[in-house]
Amino acid sequence: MNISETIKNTPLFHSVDMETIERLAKHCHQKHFVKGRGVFSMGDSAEHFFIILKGWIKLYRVSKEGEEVIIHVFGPGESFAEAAVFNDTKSYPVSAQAVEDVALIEIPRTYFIKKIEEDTGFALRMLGAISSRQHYLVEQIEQVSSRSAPQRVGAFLLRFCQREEMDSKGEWVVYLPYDKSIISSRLNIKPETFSRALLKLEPYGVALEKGKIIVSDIESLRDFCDISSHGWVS
Amino acid sequence: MNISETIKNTPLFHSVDMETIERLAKHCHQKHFVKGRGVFSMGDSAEHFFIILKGWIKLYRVSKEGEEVIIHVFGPGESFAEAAVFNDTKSYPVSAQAVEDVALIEIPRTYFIKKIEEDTGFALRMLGAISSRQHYLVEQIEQVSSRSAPQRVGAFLLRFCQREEMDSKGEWVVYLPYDKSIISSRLNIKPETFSRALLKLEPYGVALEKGKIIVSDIESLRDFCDISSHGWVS
DNA sequence: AAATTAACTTGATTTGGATCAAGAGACCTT
DNA sequence: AAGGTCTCTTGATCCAAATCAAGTTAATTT
Repeated sequence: MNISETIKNTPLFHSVDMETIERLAKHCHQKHFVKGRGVFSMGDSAEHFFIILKGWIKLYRVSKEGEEVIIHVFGPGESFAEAAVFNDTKSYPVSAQAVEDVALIEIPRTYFIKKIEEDTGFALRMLGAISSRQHYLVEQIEQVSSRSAPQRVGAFLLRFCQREEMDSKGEWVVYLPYDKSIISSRLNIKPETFSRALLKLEPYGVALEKGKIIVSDIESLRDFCDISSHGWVS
Repeated sequence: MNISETIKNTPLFHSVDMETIERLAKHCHQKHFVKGRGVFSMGDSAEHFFIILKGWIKLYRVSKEGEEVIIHVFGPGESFAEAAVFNDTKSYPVSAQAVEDVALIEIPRTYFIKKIEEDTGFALRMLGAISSRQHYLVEQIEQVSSRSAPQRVGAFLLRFCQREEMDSKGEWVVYLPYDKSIISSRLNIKPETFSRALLKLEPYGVALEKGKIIVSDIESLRDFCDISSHGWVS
């Protein structure tokens, strides 16, 4: 998939017309980071925000005690650090690091802001998209407290699973970071619980392979997780 | 406090200059709703969003089974339904009702959108504010899973407590709705747990009176709840 | 390729909050 | 003001996930 397509598929830009996106894409760069490399550090001037093409990124900060606290984990198709672009400080409040080899689209703040200033339609679309994103976030709040650990894991798999072309079995696959504790931290559960949750999902067609998870019966899983997208306000 | 002051104190408008706010305030109306009255219903055209001066509002929808599901609860100083204003559908996705006698500021969509279209600085400020709000939301996600029930209750009290002028004791007070289950639903805990949590907060200077809660040692409580405002990205 | 290290899995135990249940208090009606 | 209803409180029990702990597997190093 090309850069423009990927940008368009991001929730943030979904309602933006293709012509505008293609002009934006000309100002973006695709970048690769090997596993473990830092993308930005806390305090850095926030010159870009990002969309993940492939791989996983963790946002973290270092506590007073010197230990790393993972703030969030982002995967393929997700954007991050948009908010930093609008900050008064114009600097990143956390650090970002590649958890696996990563491909990113880097969107420059300057062009983005200029576009907002010039094109009020674009500005309104961004406001709409960011507002909608809040719905999604608050939905997550709901899920954390109202769904069981296996349901949360299932919902996560559904969010990131993609059609596997190779084996034509109609199977879906989720590529996970090597370190599963990264994922369990995104789901706010312990690694042990993550492990056990996967076992409980086996009856719904979830199978664990070395670097990936196979979801064979997506409907069954969706049913188990009781995915229902509530509408939302504020 | 007058309308302009209140608007300015809302996170959404905090970085907006007073002159702009005063012009905005001219287009706003203050409204009162008695306990139990509906503010808007799901599907209504979203002509306004709101800031709460006094009282509590619940957002809810009615499930297929016909029972009311509380989506969120908002209190004094909070704004709600801003997102509906940017929706493509331009209609409220949930219903809103006054839980106690309520005073609201009603901000009209039309003027708000016009302002965004005319004033790119204003648009950027709104984007910044809404992004920041996301930080707050995601912080809440964190709190739901990483803090104990008493800590969550404490954090809630700190969020809404205000200096009591009368008794000059330097005490702080939180006025709660009569129905405490409204509050426990905001905190994602059961009424029983809410009740027990308040008991556990007694050693930190929290006392329950009829329609209100007295917080006598705000520092101690803050310490117990381990309030630390993480910065945030995305 | 063996050694070493790190992470995952599986089992046992603990715990915080939910649930179930009964009693006490507050508000509203008459 | 007395009765009735609704909610809050307090107690007992239950359950899901956390924690503690040991054993297994997988990756990396030498």
